[in-house]
Amino acid sequence: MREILYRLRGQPIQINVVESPEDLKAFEAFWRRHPALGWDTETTGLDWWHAKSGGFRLRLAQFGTGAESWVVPVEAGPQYGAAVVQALRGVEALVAQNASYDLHVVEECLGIPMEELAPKVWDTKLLAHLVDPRATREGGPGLSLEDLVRHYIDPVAADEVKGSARELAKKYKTTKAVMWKVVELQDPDFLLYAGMDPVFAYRLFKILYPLVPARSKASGLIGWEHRLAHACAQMERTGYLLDVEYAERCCAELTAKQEEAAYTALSYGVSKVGSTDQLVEAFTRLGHGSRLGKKTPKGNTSVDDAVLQSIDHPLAQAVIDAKRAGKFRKTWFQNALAGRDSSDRVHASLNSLAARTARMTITGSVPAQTFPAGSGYVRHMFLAEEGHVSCSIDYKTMELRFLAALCRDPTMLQAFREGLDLHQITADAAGVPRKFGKRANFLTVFGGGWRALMGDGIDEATAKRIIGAFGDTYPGVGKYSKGLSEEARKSGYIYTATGRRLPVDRGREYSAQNYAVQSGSRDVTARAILNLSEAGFTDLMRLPIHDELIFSFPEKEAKDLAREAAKIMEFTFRGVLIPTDVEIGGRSWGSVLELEASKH
DNA sequence: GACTGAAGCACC
DNA sequence: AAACGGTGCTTCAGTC
Repeated sequence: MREILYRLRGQPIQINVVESPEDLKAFEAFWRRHPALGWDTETTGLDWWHAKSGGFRLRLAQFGTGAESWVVPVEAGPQYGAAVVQALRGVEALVAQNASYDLHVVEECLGIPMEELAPKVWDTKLLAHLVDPRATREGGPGLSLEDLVRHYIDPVAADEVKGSARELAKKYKTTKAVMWKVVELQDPDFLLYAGMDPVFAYRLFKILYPLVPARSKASGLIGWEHRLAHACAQMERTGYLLDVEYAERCCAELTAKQEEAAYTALSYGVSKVGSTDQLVEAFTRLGHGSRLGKKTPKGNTSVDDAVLQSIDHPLAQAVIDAKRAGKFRKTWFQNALAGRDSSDRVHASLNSLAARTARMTITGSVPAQTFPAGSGYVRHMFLAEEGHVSCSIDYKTMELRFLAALCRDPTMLQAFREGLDLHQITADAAGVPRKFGKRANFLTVFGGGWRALMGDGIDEATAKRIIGAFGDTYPGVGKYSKGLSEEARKSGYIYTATGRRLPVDRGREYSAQNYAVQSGSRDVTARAILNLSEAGFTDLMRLPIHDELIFSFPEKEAKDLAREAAKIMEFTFRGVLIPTDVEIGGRSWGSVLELEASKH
């Protein structure tokens, strides 16, 4: 057994590295001494779905308290993996940073079902979000282990940990991504890096748990978010079946389109269609400089889609085409193809508790929240199971209904209760077309004013009139927003309906209303996922997209299952019904959209 | 090569 | 008085 010593803020941390089967006795004695342990794994990458095909391996498993940790070289032989399994099963509670990932790893590599460990796992990332959800760029602590260590434990240790990965990559003369695969199991720098992680997780738990707001604890948010994270991990595990042939065909089409457009652009002297500098130079040279008046937020000349659309020149169209084809190919089709497992399934990375408002995010090879919604072009590559059909169930105007429930404005409440057309009510009050009323309604959810309403047929006077009419028609909204902003100004926080504490920036108190609505709506979707999970829908759910859930249902039972799921999702919040809308398509997710489009 | 900021574009 | 909220990914250009 090897011992490595690290000093954390002057305190000695002992890292014990298991080197032979004899050392496992001491390891077992260690974990049996502690009811709760920090826990982490080191792997060859992040693609746990490649474990079965051998493309992904578990290398180390680490367990620790605040002062001592044990590193077990799982890769060195089956007896080590067995010892880790025994420890994972035997320990009463496990603390990990982003535990869902490690649960995937041990399920795939050691055969312990996620369901078995999830109930006793505590995730420091979830706790950190409940304490302060802000990213570092927003002036918050951040949510990564490195950021949390920097903010809550020790900035020196955070830098050393981050630096060690970089140093290791340098030492092995490779990139960071490759280093995890090739670093030697006995490498002392690697062992130090690995050994400290469970210590950090353990310490973070002790620090963060008391910092979770009392109201959040009283609402049961801690357990709730853990159960949700687990349900989302189950969706990750299921993955989404890919129509590889279709995706490859689209890739080829788009490549041809992109190359043709890029060639046209090159003939006008533009070698990089994404280079604003080159485009400004080219359009000035071609006599279209007068169209380049728009500025970016930083004051540079803007050459975005709107500007390009306004320029009547083949170069403008070529740039639009090349950029569009490139984005579709690279971001949607190629990413999905590159991320698929040996069964042609892609596994999204579902971050159940992510944004400042607690909204979920979907990252990785399936950034589904940003798939083009206008047509089924991209979504066609995702298939329901053999013999299944795709189904989408979404909430109808959830955010506006949630706002109505929160602010108690009588006109709004009545409109939703009686099924009246809220957008028309707003439009009539201002004497404008319905679409302007609709824009004003949604803008209000965002906390926008007349300035933001301008454009696309609305001039300044009309914008002011609509906002004025909105205020007169729904006085409860302004009153509610004002009260919430006041709370935010005084305390720096608001509390949502589920007892979640959200920080509100100084000088941006107007955003408090949006936070309350957006966050509350997220919790409605989250609640649906949990209830569906309990009702047996776990394997049928594919993805959550904010106010929508995507399913794969057996074709014969699709109607009944959809009806049942829609009923489970439906929610009445403070007397306001948030109803659901069911769309059943064919085999592909995209077909749901086509069906919807053909109805209108 | 890693990293970052800015811009642009895909969404709810 | 007015105040547009929340994301992820790619490319470009520059720095370290």
